[in-house]
Amino acid sequence: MDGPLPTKQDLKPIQEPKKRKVLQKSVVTLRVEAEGGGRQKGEGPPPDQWSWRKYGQKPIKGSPYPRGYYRCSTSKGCSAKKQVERCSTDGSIFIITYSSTHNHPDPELHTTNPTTPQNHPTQALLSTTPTSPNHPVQSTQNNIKQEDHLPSEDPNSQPPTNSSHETTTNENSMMEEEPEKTSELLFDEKDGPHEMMTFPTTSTSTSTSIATASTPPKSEENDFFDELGELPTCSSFTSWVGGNFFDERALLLPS
DNA sequence: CGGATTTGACCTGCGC
DNA sequence: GCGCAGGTCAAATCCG
Repeated sequence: MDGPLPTKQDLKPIQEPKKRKVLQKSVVTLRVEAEGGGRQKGEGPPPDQWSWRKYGQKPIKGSPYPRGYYRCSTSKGCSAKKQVERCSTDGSIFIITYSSTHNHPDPELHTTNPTTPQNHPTQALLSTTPTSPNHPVQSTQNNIKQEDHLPSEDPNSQPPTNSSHETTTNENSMMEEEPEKTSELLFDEKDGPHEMMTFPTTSTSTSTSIATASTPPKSEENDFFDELGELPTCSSFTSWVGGNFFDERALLLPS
């Protein structure tokens, strides 16, 4: 009619002040050795128990791979989102960032029973991955049994090969105010899911104890996670990830 | 036919 | 204050 027609964004109802500054983020790193193992359509991170609908994709500066934006389609009102991007240096490594939380129960947590994930590496992964955004505690603990074996808590059972900083993922010490949760999940279709989750003591103190209980924050780790927490491009992250981290991690796995 | 995916454009936030 | 990059929405297209 008159004046400039309002753009779609203009018409967009004011739902919330899009704060680019994080709210609740869980960073999960998946390593998929089997390229296009046939499970996905050529590429893309392994699916999880949630249904995700892609709503956008953007090329990321410094990364040859674009970043995909997904929304939880499991429930209509669910505002859970996740960003999937591949490591700039290692295309087999997926960096999934979960944001917001699911406002509905886990679709598989109820139906999925003691289905030993060991037979289904992908499935196993699913059960562990999505737990971070909402309640990393329950699901995590349930599936994270491996985490228990993780070196982070058992310096005795873990070979001193790998530096302590990668295992002891503690960013809470420096990010107390940051509601950010960083979970690293190493996914290997051959061996199964390896994961390391870190939760800053915010609201999920319960779950946090899992990883942080016996791992006192160290300045070195802080520094290390300082970079991790930022995850500017994963390049630096990948540097050691693709170099030793994953490699050693796989070796450490109890599988 | 319905749902999901893809692509382009626009807006917001942050850094310089 | 300007520019860059990231993030989201909407329309179109494709697949099941």
